[in-house]
Amino acid sequence: MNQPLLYLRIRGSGRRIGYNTEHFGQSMSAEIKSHITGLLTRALAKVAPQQPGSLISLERPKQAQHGDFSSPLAMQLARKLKIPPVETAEALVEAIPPSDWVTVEFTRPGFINFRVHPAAKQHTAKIVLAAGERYGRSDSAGARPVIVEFVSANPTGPLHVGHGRQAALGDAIGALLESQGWRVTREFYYNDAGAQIRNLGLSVQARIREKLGARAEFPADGYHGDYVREIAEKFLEAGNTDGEDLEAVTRFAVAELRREQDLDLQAFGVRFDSYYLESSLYRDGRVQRTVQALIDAGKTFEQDGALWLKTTEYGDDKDRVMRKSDGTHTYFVPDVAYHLTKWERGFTRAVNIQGSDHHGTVARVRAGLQAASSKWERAVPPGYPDYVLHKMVTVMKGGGEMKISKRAGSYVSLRELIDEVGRDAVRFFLLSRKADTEFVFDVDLAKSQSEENPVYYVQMAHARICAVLEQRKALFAGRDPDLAAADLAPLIGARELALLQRLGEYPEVLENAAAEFAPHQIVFYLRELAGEFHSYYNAERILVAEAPLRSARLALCLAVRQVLRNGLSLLGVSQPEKM
RNA sequence: GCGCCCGUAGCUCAGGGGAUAGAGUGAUGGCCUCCGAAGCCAUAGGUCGCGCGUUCGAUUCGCGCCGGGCGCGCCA
Repeated sequence: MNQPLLYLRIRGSGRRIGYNTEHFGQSMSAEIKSHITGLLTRALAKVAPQQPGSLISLERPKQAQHGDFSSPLAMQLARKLKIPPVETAEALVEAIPPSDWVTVEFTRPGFINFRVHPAAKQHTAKIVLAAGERYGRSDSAGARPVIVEFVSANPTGPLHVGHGRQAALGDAIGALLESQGWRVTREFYYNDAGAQIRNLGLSVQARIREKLGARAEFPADGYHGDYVREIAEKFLEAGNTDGEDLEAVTRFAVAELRREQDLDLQAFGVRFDSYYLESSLYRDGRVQRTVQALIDAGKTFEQDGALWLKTTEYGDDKDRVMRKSDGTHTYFVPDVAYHLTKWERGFTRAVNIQGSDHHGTVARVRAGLQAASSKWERAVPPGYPDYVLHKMVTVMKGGGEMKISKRAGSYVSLRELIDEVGRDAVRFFLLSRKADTEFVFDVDLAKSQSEENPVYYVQMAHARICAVLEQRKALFAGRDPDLAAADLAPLIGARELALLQRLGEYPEVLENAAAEFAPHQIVFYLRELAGEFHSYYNAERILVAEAPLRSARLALCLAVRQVLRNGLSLLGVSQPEKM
C-alpha cells in the first residue's frame, strides 16, 4: 500500500473556544469557507505576491480522510512558479496564519486540506435551533418581486402528468426564491382564446347533439376524452335544451374545465396568487397595442399578405409571422403582450416553467419583448424572462408505458397519479430529477413497493426523531434541561460530526438550488441528511443514561428534524410525526 | 438537413477541471430482550457512448462522429 506523504501541523491551542453566535451568520459553513479563503489569501500574498487571489478555490473532499475542505491552489500555482506542487503546498501551509477554527495539512499530489474544529461544527446545531424554520433562509434578494409562471394549461382538459411536473417544479422554485428573499407571485396563464378553445366548443357541441339523438359531426382534431361527454351532460342538466349556441357551450366548457383544473391543483396542494386570461389581452386591446408597438419600433414588414416580425435581429433563426393573412394573430403575439404586462407590473425578474417542446418560442418571445419595448425608457433586457424547460414524463405501469386514461382520453391525468400513489410521493418523485432529463415515473415502484419509496425514507427520519422526543418525555420528563441550551461538546463521534457538517451545508444548498432553479438538489440533500441520521440512529442510542450526552444528542436530533422540516415543506411534502 | 437537450452500475438517476466516479433500486449475506427493521451494516456491479484535442490533471471543457428525445407552421 502506497502511503501518501502527509505533513501535519496543528494550528490553534487545542483548547475549546468559547464561540459566540454573533461571530457567525446563518451559515456556519459559509462563514468557515470565507475564513479559510482568507487564510489562503494571506498565505498566497506571502508566498506568491504577484499571483491573483482569484486562483483560490475550495472544494469539499469526497473522503473524510481528506478533511472538511480542500484547496487545489498549490497545484494550480506550481506551474506558474515552476516549483513542484508538494513544495508549493508546503510553503503555503507554512505561510498560513494560525487559526482557532481549523487545522491545516497538505498531502500529495499537492492538496491543502482543512479540518474544522469540532466546537465550530457543534455550534451549527445552536444556529439551527435558534433560527428554527428560518434556518437556511436569506434576505439577499431584498424583497424584490419576481413572477413565476407555470402550468399555464389550456382549459381544454384535465391536467396531465406533464402539468404535474410543472406544478411541482414551479411551486418549489417559487419557494426556493422566497427562501432567498424574493417576493414571489405564482401565476397561471390560461390560453382561453384561439383555435384550441374553438375546437373544445365544437367537441362538446357534437356530444350534446349525440345525446339529443341528432346527427353530429365530430371535429377532425377534436377532444375525445370522456370528460367531454360529461361536460355535455352537465350542460344539458343545467337546463339547456340544445347546444346550438356555440359560444354558450364553449363558455360553459371552459368554466367547467377551469374548475376541474383547480381541483386537480388543490389535490396536489398547489396554489396560485393570480390567474391571467389570454382572452383579456384581446378584450382590453393589449394585443392590438403590442402589434402597434412593434410596427412603431420599425421591426416589422409585410409579405404575402401577412405582417412579420424581424425576430432574426434578436437571434432567432428566421423571421416570424405575427398577423396572418386572414387578419388573426399567431399565438406568439398575445404571448408577447402577456409578458409585457409582467414587465409593466413591475416584475423585473420573471421565471417561466415550460415543457421543452416549447423551447422554440423562447427566442421569439424575447425578441418580441425587446422590439416592442425598444423605444421605452426601460427596455426589456435580452434575457427576459428566464426559462426552466423540462422534459416529458413517461408513466410506466405493469411493465409497459401507460398512455391512455379513460377519462382524459389521450394521456395519464395528474389526478389518477395522485389517487394511485399519493400526493407526497408524486411531488417528491417529480422533483427528484433535473428538469431537463426525461422522467420515467414507475407507478408500480412508487405504489406497490412503497417501503422503498425515497419520500418515506426522509419522512421516516422525521417521524423517528418525533418518536424519540416522545420517549424522552415519558422517561425523563422534568429532569432534562432545555435542549436549546444544551452543551454540545459531547458530540464528537464521527457520525455526529458528519451530521453537524451536513446541517451546516443546508443554507448553501438552498442558495445554490435557488440560483439554478433546481429543486432536485434539495431532494438529494434531504436523502443524504436522512441517510446519515438513520445510520447514526442505528449505531448510537440517543436516550442514554448520562444526562449531558443525552441532552447533546437530543439537541442534535432536534436540529436534524428542523432541517428536514424546512426542506420538506419547501418541496410541498408533508412532515408526519407518525407514519 | 439545422437548432436545443440527453448518453455515467442490470434498471432509475446524481455529480461536473482534481485524490480511489457516487446514491437509490435489483442480487447475495448479516443486524430487532435495545429510542420505530418503512431502518442499519457488508459484498457484488463501471472502457462515465466513441475518437481527437486543450490541461500538471478530462467523466467534467472544445471539436468531430454514433445513439436517443424535442423543436424547426400564416398551430398553441
